[in-house]
Amino acid sequence: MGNFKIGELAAAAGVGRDTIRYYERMGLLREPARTAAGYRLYDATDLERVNFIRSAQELGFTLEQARQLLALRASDTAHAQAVLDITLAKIADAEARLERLSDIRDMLRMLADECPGEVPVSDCPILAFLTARRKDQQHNKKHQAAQDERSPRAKGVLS
Amino acid sequence: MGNFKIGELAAAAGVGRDTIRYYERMGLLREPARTAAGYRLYDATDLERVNFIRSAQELGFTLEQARQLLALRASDTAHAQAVLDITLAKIADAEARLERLSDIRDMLRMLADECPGEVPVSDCPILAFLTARRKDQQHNKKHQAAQDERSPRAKGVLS
DNA sequence: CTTGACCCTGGACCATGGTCCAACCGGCAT
DNA sequence: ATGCCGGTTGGACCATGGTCCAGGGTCAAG
Repeated sequence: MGNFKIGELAAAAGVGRDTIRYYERMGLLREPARTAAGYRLYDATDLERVNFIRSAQELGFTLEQARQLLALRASDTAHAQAVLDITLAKIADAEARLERLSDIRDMLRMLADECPGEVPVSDCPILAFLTARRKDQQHNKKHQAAQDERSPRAKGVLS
Repeated sequence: MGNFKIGELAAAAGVGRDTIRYYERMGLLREPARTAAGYRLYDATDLERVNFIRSAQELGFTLEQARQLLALRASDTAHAQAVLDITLAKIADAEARLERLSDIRDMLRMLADECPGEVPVSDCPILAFLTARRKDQQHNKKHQAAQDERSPRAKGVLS
């Protein structure tokens, strides 16, 4: 079983050395064996783990969720349902974001369509909109307040 | 012209006092007048500015972009085109995100649909996918490398 | 023997948009 | 005069996912 040093693992996985050490600190990678000189020694299973993490990230999972998925994978009692639950939550999250984002895009598009460009900024409907729009907000605020929507800000799916 | 203190401005705008001071540090609000005791004194135009900023944020603009929009609004030579340009860039950005995000959602949905839940994790197709998928990535990497897509990470539209 | 490439550690720093803190001062009611 | 609310400052801290640095040690080649 070919062991490799951190730089080799990093290169093989297409990440930086620091990223490997970071994953180790975050508990995503086990503490590796060491040479007499203290160099970390990895094997194919470590590479596979890093690849797994990167794949999970590309599907919008956070490192924390990747950690959970790895834990589930390592379990011999867990059901696939647990993985499915995480995935379904991620999908719901993605859908909520998609809706908010496409609402924003629609609004921006409407405003852009109305803006003739060749006028002084004082006639810009986009700025006019931004300047005037405070009733809806109060409205929205009430809604939010009513739901007591706390702000520990959006995590997950796509930066 | 009723002057108000920071807490009153904050309450009127629906933000925290610290947020007001933060906006001032970031150059979004002018340095306000002060009382003899050093208290900040605001007026209706400051409230309007904070409202403008919040509106811009709701449309996905960053604080930096809000700053630019405010500067344009204050200019008497600028064309509405400048505002339109920022808006169009934001739309393009939103559309790119929408596409990436809906691709992810589709992928997750496909995987979720294939996952029967009531099997041991070792038979979970989601984990299998994450475990196996390393050819495509190399492929994607090449694409990215070719475009020299640098990573000063995604800013703008929606957290 | 020296050079260069690699590795180690601990800690600082990046962006974003704030939030919270201590330690202090001002102003009003009781 | 005492409490209490509100204001002031500078700075630390939150999450996220790393990146970079200084100040060393290691190891193979020339």
